[in-house]
Amino acid sequence: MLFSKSFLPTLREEPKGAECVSHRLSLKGSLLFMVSSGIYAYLPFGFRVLRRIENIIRERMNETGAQEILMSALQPLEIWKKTGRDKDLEEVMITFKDRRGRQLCLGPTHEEEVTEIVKRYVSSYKQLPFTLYQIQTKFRDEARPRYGLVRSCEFIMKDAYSFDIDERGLNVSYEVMFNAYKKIFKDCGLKFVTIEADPGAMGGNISHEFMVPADIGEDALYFCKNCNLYFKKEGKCEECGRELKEEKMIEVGHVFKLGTKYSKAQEAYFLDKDGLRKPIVMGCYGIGVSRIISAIIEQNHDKKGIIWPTSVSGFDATLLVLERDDELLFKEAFLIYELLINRGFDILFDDRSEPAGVKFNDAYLIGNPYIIIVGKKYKESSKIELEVRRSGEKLNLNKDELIKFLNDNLRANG
RNA sequence: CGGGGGAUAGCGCAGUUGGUUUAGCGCGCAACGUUCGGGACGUUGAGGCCGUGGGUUCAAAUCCCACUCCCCCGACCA
Repeated sequence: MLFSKSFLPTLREEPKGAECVSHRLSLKGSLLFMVSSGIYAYLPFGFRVLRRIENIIRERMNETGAQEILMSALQPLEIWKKTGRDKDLEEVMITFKDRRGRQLCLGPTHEEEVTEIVKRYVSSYKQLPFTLYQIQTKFRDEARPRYGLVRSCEFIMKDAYSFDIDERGLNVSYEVMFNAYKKIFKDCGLKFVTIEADPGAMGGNISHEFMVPADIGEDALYFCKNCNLYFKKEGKCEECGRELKEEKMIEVGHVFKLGTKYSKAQEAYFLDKDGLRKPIVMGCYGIGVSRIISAIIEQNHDKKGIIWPTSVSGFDATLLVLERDDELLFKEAFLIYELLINRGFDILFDDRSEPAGVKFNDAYLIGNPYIIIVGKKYKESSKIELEVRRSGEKLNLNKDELIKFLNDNLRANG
């Protein structure tokens, strides 16, 4: 993509009211536009990153055999009354009446709706087990939105729901999801820890959280250096009795063994082998997709800007052409751009007529993993410079070497 | 939902004891010239209902009242 033709309006000055690194960089790097407090629009660059994260999730979900669906964001309040969660979630649920007086809400989550769907079609153990998932916008009237995408009123979530005949089946489904989650967060380039947690208003008796260590985290875990273990509560290490150190965490995923809370309340029953009527045993599995963007930036940045992991970056590389009146050099750079595009690389070509400093600073800010420089050195020796954003390492390569380098480094750890 | 701060050009800000204000500055934007591998420089120019509504006054960005929105600290957070 050509920078000059892109809607990539990076800011030169620090955005006002951005309280943490990820929020500041996502506004400055033009990933996001703040529509209102806690409400954001994704601009092209941010949307590219979002799509890549979504696709990582899709791929890993599909691998498990889970099937993608898309439920409605608008939900009748009626189904929430069946489980009593219209009261439990009253504070955060955005509700209103339509012209006929029908009570609706903007879905803050989808356990009730998915249960309504499944109970209509499932009547036999032969139809179980299966898992459904979706990637969708959720709405919550947050008391205090903050930190950009970390806590917003409208956000994108991946939610999956498993349906089994018994606890044993649920344990298997849960395990499968748990492992897929570990792969997903690893693929996204996140350092994370998992911990058993309180299911809270979700119900059920077992849940695990996936936590990303970050200074701005709204949750905290307590770490024992000696045993290399995390605990949910302050106090002494349960293994060795030593003092624990608090570490702030962002919750990016939460999986729950729901059991039969929803299936009983909403009457989602099936007949088992012996003809007995039993409630479907459910699990649910959430990932804060948009929140992952913030978490990645919190863990991957320096003074100059974002440093995207290769798996989620908006582009594979930013290509800079310097020496801006040299038309011949520009043509050479364009040929290199086309060469890379034809080899399947996603390149942002900074073809703007801007001073070198502007181009370098923008390239560092938006943080694509490689910066490819065509300038004076190319004229002198036909060598293309490649700078690794993360390490600052610089290489001088000819075209073939450049392609080999990108192949080796971008294709290997996808 | 409590406590505190704020809203002036696209962005970041100054100005506020009422009157030299025709409301400025920096960045960005447009034009020209000089620069040209590290957010360059000069000249010229465009761009404002001073958050909204009501008051007070000869006179309001400036004082008073109400409202809206934003930010911070706390409570809350499947």
